[in-house]
Amino acid sequence: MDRELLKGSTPLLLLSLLCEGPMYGYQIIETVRQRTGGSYTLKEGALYPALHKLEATEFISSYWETQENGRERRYYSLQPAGEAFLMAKKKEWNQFVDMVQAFVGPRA
Amino acid sequence: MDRELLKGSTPLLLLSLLCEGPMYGYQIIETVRQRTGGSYTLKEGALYPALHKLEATEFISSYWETQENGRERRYYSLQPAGEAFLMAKKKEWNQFVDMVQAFVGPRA
DNA sequence: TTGACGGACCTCGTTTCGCGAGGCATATTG
DNA sequence: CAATATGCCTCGCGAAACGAGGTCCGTCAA
Repeated sequence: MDRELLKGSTPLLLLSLLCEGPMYGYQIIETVRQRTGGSYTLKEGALYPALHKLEATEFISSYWETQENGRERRYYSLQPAGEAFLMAKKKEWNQFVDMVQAFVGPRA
Repeated sequence: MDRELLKGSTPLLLLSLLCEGPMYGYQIIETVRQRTGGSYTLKEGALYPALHKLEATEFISSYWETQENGRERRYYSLQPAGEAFLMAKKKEWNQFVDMVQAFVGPRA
């Protein structure tokens, strides 16, 4: 997958995932990798900064949870403001796809 | 249109346009603006560097043409290598859209 | 018991890209 | 004559992803 195309899609992806329920970082990476059949591995250097930014703007919130074995995980969950933002992002995404499609032509 | 989403889509757009025939910079900008109903104005600071890069890699080539009024235009045209590259890019684009769609969900 | 592996979090420097703002030059039009 | 449109370009900036690094801890095999 071309790295350049990915730019800007990360927040949309994260928000969409968290819309299904709270998740923690490592889990997000694994989920993305599995759902794409391994063709896209979200990098930590992209994930964590994006997550933190989303939290700073209060689109998501986080909480630590201790597992039975004593280890900790940081879960992120979608906030109401984030849900609204996700809607807007989705609309933007569709417009973007339409736009490019208008030049590239419809899918073969 | 979110500037971040656009990142990486420019070469695909340019190659697709040039696939229809040779064009010059200003014309490309106008064409994009018109075809998107004004919602996307390709900026010069994005266009020219992208064009030059595409030329440096020999995916496109350029030639100057003098108009009747004496003014010059620099036309860019798709090269065979560029055509092949465009095919690959299109495929990549479709995969990318599928990938995001898999998380965002199908279009409403 | 020790060491390797995997889970889990993170940061930092580099690269790449689009943007905004500027520059330059020559028609055309009011 | 001046403003606008045409037409090319570059440069500094900000934002984002990448790659590589770091840390800590549990588990499991040697």
